Amino acid sequence: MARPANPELKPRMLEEARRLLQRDGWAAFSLRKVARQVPCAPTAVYLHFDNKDALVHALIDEGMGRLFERLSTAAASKASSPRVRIERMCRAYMAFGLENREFYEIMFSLPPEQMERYPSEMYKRAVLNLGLFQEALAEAWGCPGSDAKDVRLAATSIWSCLHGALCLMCNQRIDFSLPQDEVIRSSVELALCMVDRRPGAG
Amino acid sequence: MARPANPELKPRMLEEARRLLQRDGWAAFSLRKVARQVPCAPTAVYLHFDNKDALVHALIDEGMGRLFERLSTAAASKASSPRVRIERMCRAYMAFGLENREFYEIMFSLPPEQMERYPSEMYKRAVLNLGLFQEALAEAWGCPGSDAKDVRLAATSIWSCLHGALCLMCNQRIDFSLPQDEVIRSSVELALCMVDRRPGAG
Amino acid sequence: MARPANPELKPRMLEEARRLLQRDGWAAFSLRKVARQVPCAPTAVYLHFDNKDALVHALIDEGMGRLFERLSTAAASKASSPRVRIERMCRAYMAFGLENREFYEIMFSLPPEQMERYPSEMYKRAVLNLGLFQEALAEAWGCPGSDAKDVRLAATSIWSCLHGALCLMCNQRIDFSLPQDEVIRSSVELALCMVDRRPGAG
Amino acid sequence: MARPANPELKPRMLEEARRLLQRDGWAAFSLRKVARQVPCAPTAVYLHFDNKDALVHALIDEGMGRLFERLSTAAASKASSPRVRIERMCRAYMAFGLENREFYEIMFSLPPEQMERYPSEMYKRAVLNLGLFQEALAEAWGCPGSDAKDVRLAATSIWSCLHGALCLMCNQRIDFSLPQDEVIRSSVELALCMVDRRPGAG
DNA sequence: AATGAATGAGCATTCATTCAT
DNA sequence: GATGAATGAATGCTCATTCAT
Repeated sequence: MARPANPELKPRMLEEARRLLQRDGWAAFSLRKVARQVPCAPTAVYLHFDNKDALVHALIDEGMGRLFERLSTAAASKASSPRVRIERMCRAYMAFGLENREFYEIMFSLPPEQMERYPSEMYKRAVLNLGLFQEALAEAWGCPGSDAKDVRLAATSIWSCLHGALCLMCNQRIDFSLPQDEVIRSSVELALCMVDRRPGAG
Repeated sequence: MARPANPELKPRMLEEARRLLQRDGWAAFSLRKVARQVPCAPTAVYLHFDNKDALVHALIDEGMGRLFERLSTAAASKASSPRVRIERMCRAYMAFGLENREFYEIMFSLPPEQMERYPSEMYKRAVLNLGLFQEALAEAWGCPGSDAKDVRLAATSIWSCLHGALCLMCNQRIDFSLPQDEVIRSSVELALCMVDRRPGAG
Repeated sequence: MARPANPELKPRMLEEARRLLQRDGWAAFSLRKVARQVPCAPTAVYLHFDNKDALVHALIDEGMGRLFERLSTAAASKASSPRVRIERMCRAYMAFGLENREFYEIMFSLPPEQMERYPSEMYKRAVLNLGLFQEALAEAWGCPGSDAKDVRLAATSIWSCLHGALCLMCNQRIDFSLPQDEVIRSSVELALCMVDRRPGAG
Repeated sequence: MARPANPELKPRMLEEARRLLQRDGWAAFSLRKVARQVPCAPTAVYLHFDNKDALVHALIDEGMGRLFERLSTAAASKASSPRVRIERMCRAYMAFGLENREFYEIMFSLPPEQMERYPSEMYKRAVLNLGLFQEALAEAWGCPGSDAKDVRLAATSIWSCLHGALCLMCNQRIDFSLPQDEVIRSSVELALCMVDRRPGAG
């Protein structure tokens, strides 16, 4: 009676889960809605994922991969100064966040409780994104290693700066009289100040 | 009068609501959990708050008030340059966020649907906080009005920069090898770059 | 500390209860809504009525009284034949039902469960309404006593006929293409057939 | 297939729903009470019915089907005058109502809000019952079409007359000293007056 | 691999009622 | 006479998960 496994089911689940998250947000997200969209039985999800958390983690992992593509494309732009490349990365980061507002929130704002169970191999992949900033920053600063503490610290601050703007925009905390593209430009410019501040030069 | 109200009940509700919101996020927040923690009957909450929204809004409003105290104290430090005062405000903001994580996340990360119903008189109080940054910035820049667009834009970017760092710290997204106080210092320094960038000077 | 009793409270409660029942129907009826309309504390209702049932019973009793007024006015029209008076009573009954649709339902269609506790002295008053039909019918038939079984039976059938039409109209079970006044006329005419059928003449 | 469905569950739900609706009325009806009576988990109801409405609608539809069987059997009695057939239909109607009180009240006394959501295909089936009266009446009157307005009106009044008696009996509003079968006979006789009143002859 | 049935916990909110004042 | 606080039960409905097939 063995029915051949439908090879498209798992990707379909991820796809619909992302769509639902993006459309309705985390609070309205449920496995049953995913199954209804796929469509398949709600129980079928458990054949491919251990539970709701596992599905979400897979989704975040996928998102981190997509973000990595965007950032590495920006980082790879040949024949340009590190500063310009970092600027492109910043803009790519902001664009990613705004194109995937709700989903972006899940990637970076899910409560710690839910992330404690995030698998470590996925964590490693997630950290690659910050790594891209570190590498570019090390190059801009002429540092030998991108893993030096001050490089990591600066990259983290750049990230914070971008992330904060995204959060406030996504959560509609920014005065509507300020055009979105100016907010983006302003935050990216601020982030770039980090590039210009040589460590130890302060 | 009637049966004497348990004077501890209302503050207890606010307290537990804060705790739960911070720990599990808005999506997992429920009045029944609050009641279970207080502890009291689920219906007792409705004796002190009109509904779920009202409870959360009260929480946000309280947080905004506390933040305002901190920021205005920092802003009032006599005999110091505007830049120094802004730095103190930034540090006060970060300190507030870290000392009041429960408040902080609720204040600035609740989903927009939740905020649409936020009472306008509370909204006015909330906006005062950003206003403090705008005033100091206008003074630093020698601008006449603190409500000019570029001042508001710059204040927003400072806010974003600080907010992003707080979010990532609260959500435990920052590598544990980076000491918290260095992350704070780095982000505050980055935010202060905004003070040094005279408008129109770019 | 004795506050003088507010003498208007009890009638106010009945008044608002009737209004609410009439407006929103039995399913949406609650003591708290009554109290909110009065306005008074929800608990104040219990000072005037034993409980929800008692309030409703008082309300029904009041309704029965109003109906009695309408019917006895119609029954009293001088210098007309008993048949004409019965016709007027039928029309008055229908008018009362249609003017108080939701309330009429409560008077005559509350589930038996709720009526088991209906006080017997109220029951006696309620039966007076049917008695008016019996008297007129006995007169029309030239019977000596209005309490003869066949008179009671015929009055009950008249009542049934009117009541059935009212129920179907109130519950919107009648095809909308049939004008309400024609349905009324037709049912009243049918009810009057009972007047023309001498008992034992069949 | 999956875990074998308990084949008794769905009919049990309908059965208990019927019982509860008849006993306590629509206002007190709840899915949880049904589940408690079945007994099963409250959520199990949703495996068999979309929601509360759907359960009740299924009940009404079933009742309408049963009524149709009874009425069409009575209407089909060969070699008898239309009047006699109508009399049989009236008696069948009354018998149905008294034997199936649970169904009857649900079918014809549910509040309009409930019926607005009644599916149109079910509505068509429901209307067939009145249609049977119309057809017989048209034949008795020698009318060509059973859908003429006066035929529909008369059928409606017959229906009202029977319905009213049933309602009052079901809700125990009729004096216990009147034997049920006499009440029935009296109301049926009254209803039949409609047959004898040729339209336009009045 | 995939399903339908079933459950138990959970949700926001309303209600009738009681109690002490 | 009248009140505010408090409760326990209830509502329709959704959800994550399990189980047997």
